[in-house]
Amino acid sequence: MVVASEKTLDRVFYALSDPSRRKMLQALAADGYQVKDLAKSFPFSKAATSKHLNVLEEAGLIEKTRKGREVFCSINPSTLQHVEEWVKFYRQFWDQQLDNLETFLSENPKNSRK
Amino acid sequence: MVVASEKTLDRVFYALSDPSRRKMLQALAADGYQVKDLAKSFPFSKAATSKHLNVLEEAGLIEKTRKGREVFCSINPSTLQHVEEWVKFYRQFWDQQLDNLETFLSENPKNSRK
DNA sequence: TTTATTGTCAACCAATTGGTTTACGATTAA
DNA sequence: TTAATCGTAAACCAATTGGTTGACAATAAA
Repeated sequence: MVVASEKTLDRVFYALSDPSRRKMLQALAADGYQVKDLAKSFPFSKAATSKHLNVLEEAGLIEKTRKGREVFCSINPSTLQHVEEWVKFYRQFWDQQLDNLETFLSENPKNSRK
Repeated sequence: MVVASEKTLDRVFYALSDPSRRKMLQALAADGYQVKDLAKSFPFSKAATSKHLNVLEEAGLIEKTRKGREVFCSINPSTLQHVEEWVKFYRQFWDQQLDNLETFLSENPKNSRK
């Protein structure tokens, strides 16, 4: 498993915790990929849009390329893959812990408490 | 796919964006499962620990059970499964988009731009 | 050349976050 | 009964967040 650093996890989870930023990611996958296009689609200013895109960029979720005065954004799916692996690992781990507990309890039905 | 609501995604991603809270989840899977045990393991006060656990609880990542004056915490893996599915869905979707783009470009090598 | 567009930066503001300390109710132990 | 423990609530504080507006540099269009 490719391990994402703690700082990366901090940034990625934080970036994903905002519904506007999640929508931006979805929009980027579809068509509009310039800052101006995104700014038109959201109910806040150009500057605010730019800030949100910075958060996504610092989390490694998107990449920006400047062409003249325009900035093109594109998704970077590999970062999301790190997150997927982190979540999957712990979800499975915790499922296993619960299974172990249940097995233990069913094998020790009269287990005295304390 | 079980769709998590936007609010749930907000809360879960936000809860996971803090390294202390992620460590708490890991600790809960292992052994200590009372607020007092967790409070001993972290470099901040009981009250702060309690607040962090509230964030995890509101995100649906843990559940609390009161027994007398003690509060027992346990992991709720199903919430993490919603997140796993969300991440997996978009990661695959974006991968696909990129594949389509590459295919298009390789099939239109002399594609004039604008 | 002049004008319009694109994006970012800086300064600002209100709301939220993450921590503290203190006090407290409820429960358990002496 | 009295004293200690467990967890939460309230009040507070500094730092961060998410938005605004206005100015600006760089570029593209007229």
